Amino acid sequence: MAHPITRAGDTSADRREQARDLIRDVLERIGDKWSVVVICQLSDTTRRFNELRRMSAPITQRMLSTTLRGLERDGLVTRTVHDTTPPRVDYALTPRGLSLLKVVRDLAGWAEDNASGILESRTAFDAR
Amino acid sequence: MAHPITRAGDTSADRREQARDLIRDVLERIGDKWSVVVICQLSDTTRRFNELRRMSAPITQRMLSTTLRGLERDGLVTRTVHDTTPPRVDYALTPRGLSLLKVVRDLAGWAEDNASGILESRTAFDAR
DNA sequence: CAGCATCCCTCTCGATACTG
DNA sequence: CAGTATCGAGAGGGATGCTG
Repeated sequence: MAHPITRAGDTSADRREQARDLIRDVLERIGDKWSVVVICQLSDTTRRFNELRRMSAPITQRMLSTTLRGLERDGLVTRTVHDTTPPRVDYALTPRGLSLLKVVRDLAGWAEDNASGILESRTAFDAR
Repeated sequence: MAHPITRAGDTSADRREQARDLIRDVLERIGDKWSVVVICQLSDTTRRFNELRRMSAPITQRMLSTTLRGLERDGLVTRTVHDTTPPRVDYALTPRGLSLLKVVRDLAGWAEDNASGILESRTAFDAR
């Protein structure tokens, strides 16, 4: 089945609304303050907690922890605990997280291409 | 110039941090509760205020107004006032808004493709 | 019709301190 | 090293009422 969340009996309006909620759901995941940052730091390799913390500065410990939980919950990153002293925990992107990274990079590309134009528009708008 | 926001003298770390802030900036625009919904409603044609309101239900008047202001400020939609009685205002996507729509559709596609998997991951995670 | 003004509440996020 | 616990400020957003 192509779109398992649609159900028989849905009107087309229902389906449009479901699609909207779906996009919003994903946007809430990557639209928070730190998720995309963390995903990008994991783009090429596995990283440890404090390594991510440094690379994602000025993220706080609490927010990195919270963000990683959320990403893990959605199956976007894996959390691997090595039972050593001192403790060591590795984080890495799952295949799903990697596929999201691609989309995020498109978004980043659009952002770069349009950043100066957007800033100009804002300045012009605020001048009125 | 390909990337006008980078400045001479930036370290590569500076540039990475700028790129991150840039993506976050865009995500704050489309990551709010209604922007993407409104953009999608304008995908094929010009629409009037209350038309958008009905199509984007259950958006409130206040939030539609706020959202449209934000999109207009960033040069993503145009606002055209027709001086008639009763008053009539048309909203439409700009070329920039249209280019964003393409990216948003990719995101929506990813969301659809991964929705069921994400929901499964969440259920499994929460079961622990 | 197309809004703006006001009130209020929730939820995110940051700061700080503490732990196995 | 890799977190958790608690507190508080602030922004986002909903409900309602009013206006040109």
